[in-house]
Amino acid sequence: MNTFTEENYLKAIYHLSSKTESVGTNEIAAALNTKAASVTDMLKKLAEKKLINYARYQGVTLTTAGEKVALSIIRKHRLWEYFLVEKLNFKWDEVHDVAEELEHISSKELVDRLDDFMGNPKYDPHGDPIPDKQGKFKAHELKPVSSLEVNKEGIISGVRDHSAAFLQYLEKMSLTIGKKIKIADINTYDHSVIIQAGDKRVHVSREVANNLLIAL
Amino acid sequence: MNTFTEENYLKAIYHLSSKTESVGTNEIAAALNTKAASVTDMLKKLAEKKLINYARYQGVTLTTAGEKVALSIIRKHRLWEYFLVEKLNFKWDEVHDVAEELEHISSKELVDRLDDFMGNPKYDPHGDPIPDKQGKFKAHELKPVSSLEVNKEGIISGVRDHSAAFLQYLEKMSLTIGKKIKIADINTYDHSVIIQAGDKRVHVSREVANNLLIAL
DNA sequence: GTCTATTTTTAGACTAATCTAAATTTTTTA
DNA sequence: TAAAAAATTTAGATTAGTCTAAAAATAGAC
Repeated sequence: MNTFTEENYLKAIYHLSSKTESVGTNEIAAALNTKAASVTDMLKKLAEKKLINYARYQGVTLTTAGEKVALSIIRKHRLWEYFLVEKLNFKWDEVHDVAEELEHISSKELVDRLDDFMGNPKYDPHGDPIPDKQGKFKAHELKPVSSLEVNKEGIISGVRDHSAAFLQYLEKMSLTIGKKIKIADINTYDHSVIIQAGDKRVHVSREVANNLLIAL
Repeated sequence: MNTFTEENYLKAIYHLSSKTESVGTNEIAAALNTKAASVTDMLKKLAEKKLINYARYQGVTLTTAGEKVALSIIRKHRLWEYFLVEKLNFKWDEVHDVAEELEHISSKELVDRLDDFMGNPKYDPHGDPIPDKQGKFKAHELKPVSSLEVNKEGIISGVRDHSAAFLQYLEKMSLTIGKKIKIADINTYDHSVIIQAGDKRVHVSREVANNLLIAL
């Protein structure tokens, strides 16, 4: 098995990999709130274990084995988040830190039973897809509100910013996962957007529009 | 907060304390599968943190603060065991190791919500009492089957041996928590006991009778 | 295409938890 | 109550993960 710390590195590399091809040492250090020197040490260890492809100064990618581990951590994280919100009535902005701990519980039996207990959910409370036992998942095609034209309709299905502050703001504005919305107007000067959500109209900044994801 | 390891030491000391007054270094080492020298080091650290009363060569007792920590770990352990059995359909002999990991999840909010979600159970799947938020609990008065006379009746309410092997044996014999039983006969030669459980008669050894606890 | 800035790695040190082996204290026993 | 046995502690090392500071490699600018 892998240590808690190794798992966090693999998860971080996985998340950073979706953006660029090969991931740099500094990038990982920033993501994990640690120093580049510490990252280099850990990369050597992970490479030794064949969990990453690593060559000095060249950045890293996950091996198939490493990706498998990362996906199993992400699966656990998202299933626990779902549990916390759906069964224990946590708010969607309160679950991240607890799930960061729970994701390292090793029992495979536990996570699979938890999955069944909740009816095998496909998406977590923030709209992120939950990998299945095999690590497979389908991310739905999402677009930021900021990329839509006036009169487009769609369903709020994800967020780009997972911070508690952003989630609380959305909650307050009733812009939550599953809500059907329509782009009522776009301010051409500051790119702010007026969203029609049910019978309410909400005016959000360009930044918010950028971080709110819609399924068309 | 305390480390994972510190918590395990406090829990072990708590469990060992119920037997004798002051707990010895070797006793703790045996319970935690470690060496006496390691225990001494940790005892110094815990004493520094005022979680135990410790004087060289004199053994240890928990301080009020230490006992509070130990009880919170035990509360979490037993609540998670209850969850695993009642909600995720684990068998009572399968939950210990998973609960050993889950008990170290730190969120107080999580454990209190879990407690409410399950309806604030008072006993775990092995009959052990679950401390409440304040660490209070009521252990019911239990006697081993081996201490009862012929014709005594009672309800199976706990076990002294928590090993998977013993629990599986009881399961097979249908001697599970909550079952009403009667002492049908006692073999005076080997002190084995014949137990009437519903319409079945089960013949158990002295050792089993010693580890099976009854509420009268 | 060299030089500077940035990124990354190495070197050496630190902390937490552990170990073995040796020394010390307590307990037992005779 | 003194010697032997048992329990406990100290000393010194080890491993995982981290750090700072310095060295090395790569990338970018001109």
